[in-house]
Amino acid sequence: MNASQQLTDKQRLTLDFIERYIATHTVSPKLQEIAEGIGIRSRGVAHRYIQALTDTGFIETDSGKHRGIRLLKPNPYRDESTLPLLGKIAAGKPIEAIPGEDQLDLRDFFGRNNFAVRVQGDSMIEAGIMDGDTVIIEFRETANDGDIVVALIDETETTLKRFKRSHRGRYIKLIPANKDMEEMIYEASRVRIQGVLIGQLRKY
Amino acid sequence: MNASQQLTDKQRLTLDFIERYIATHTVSPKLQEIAEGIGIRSRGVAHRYIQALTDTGFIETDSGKHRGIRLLKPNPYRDESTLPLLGKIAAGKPIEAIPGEDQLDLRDFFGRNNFAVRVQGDSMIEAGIMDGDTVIIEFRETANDGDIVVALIDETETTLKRFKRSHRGRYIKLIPANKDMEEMIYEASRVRIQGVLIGQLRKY
DNA sequence: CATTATGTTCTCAAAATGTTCTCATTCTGA
DNA sequence: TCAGAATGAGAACATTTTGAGAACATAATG
Repeated sequence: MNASQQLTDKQRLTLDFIERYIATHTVSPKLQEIAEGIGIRSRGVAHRYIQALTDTGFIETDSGKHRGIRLLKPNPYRDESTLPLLGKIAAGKPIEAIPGEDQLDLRDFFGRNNFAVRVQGDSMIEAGIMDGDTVIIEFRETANDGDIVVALIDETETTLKRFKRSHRGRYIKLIPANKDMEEMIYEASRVRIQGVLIGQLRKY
Repeated sequence: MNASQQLTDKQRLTLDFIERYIATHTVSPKLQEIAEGIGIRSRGVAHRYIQALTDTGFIETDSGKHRGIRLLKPNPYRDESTLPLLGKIAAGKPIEAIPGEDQLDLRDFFGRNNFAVRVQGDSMIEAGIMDGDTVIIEFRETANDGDIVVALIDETETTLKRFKRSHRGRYIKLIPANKDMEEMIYEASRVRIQGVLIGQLRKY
């Protein structure tokens, strides 16, 4: 009734389903499909949710017409820091989420001690890190063997390499992931760890 | 009772939980969830804390309604959608930002028509997409030659490949980025585009 | 036009959630 | 030590939310 009302759980689920359906099919779903999509059997109940979403101004309908739902405003309940994480995307059917893990949470990338670095060069290409990628680094001064680190050499040059101690820790190896390049070895005192790789992203 | 009263430990815990929950879910938690969140079993006890927080003016509730809690006092606002984007990280010195682009904004990844898919297999490895990576897909039904797409073949099988039209659009090539695998060619009617790759991320 | 599918409205319940209580137990400061 | 505060469990009840399905009206279809 009241346009300022909050949506109930099922009403939000319904809105979410309709948005996804329209995104994948370009037309709106029918009541039967909505019912199945949100896990119930009754068209009447599905219609009740449509009515609620209409009353709250999220959608409007061509009354009586088949597939007559239109979205009116963006869904404010969509969590801006997570994305649906999908397993299979089959036709028509509601999208199949990965069991036990249906939301991807990107806040892992946004911790207070994290920063991003744009990667230059191909030295880590065999680790799947390509020129132009952005890597997420956690500020740290120590690393474990095998970590990929941002290392500062001789207080001047910064590089992204795999980290490994050598000679009981007196030396440090910085190992590229590119068979055309050679690993480098430095006295431990010349190398300073700036941070450790915790994530990577790429934008197309 | 008294609005100037200090909060007890559990009341503070409850308030923290509610703030975090709302930040994560956009809607308020129900009593059962609050109880579990602060480590107790009784909804009644959880409600007692809600009552105390209401009396002290931190929250208000839509009496009776499910998920009817609203925060009243401002909670520290954190912008979690950007990260500092750094060029060089030199010792001691304040970190050197990339000129003209000093914040990485991940909101591109969170559009309402985007979703995430966990990648299985090595078919796109030469494009830097490895087994276990997560790719961000924008819902779309059309693609341009060269796009990497999620394609549904024969309404059953879903795959991530590079898209290319062939024979004036009567056929569609799906091209892996792996020299050990061969490209596949289908009649256009057998292939349905589910979305186009717009980003990729990996967590270490 | 006849038939089927779909949208709409309705009633009857069941399940989930919020609210209020009582009864204990633990903690804290005078 | 003792009284009061804080905490926890859970029963009992009221209200909200959810679900099924019948009945009817209208739209879509051939």
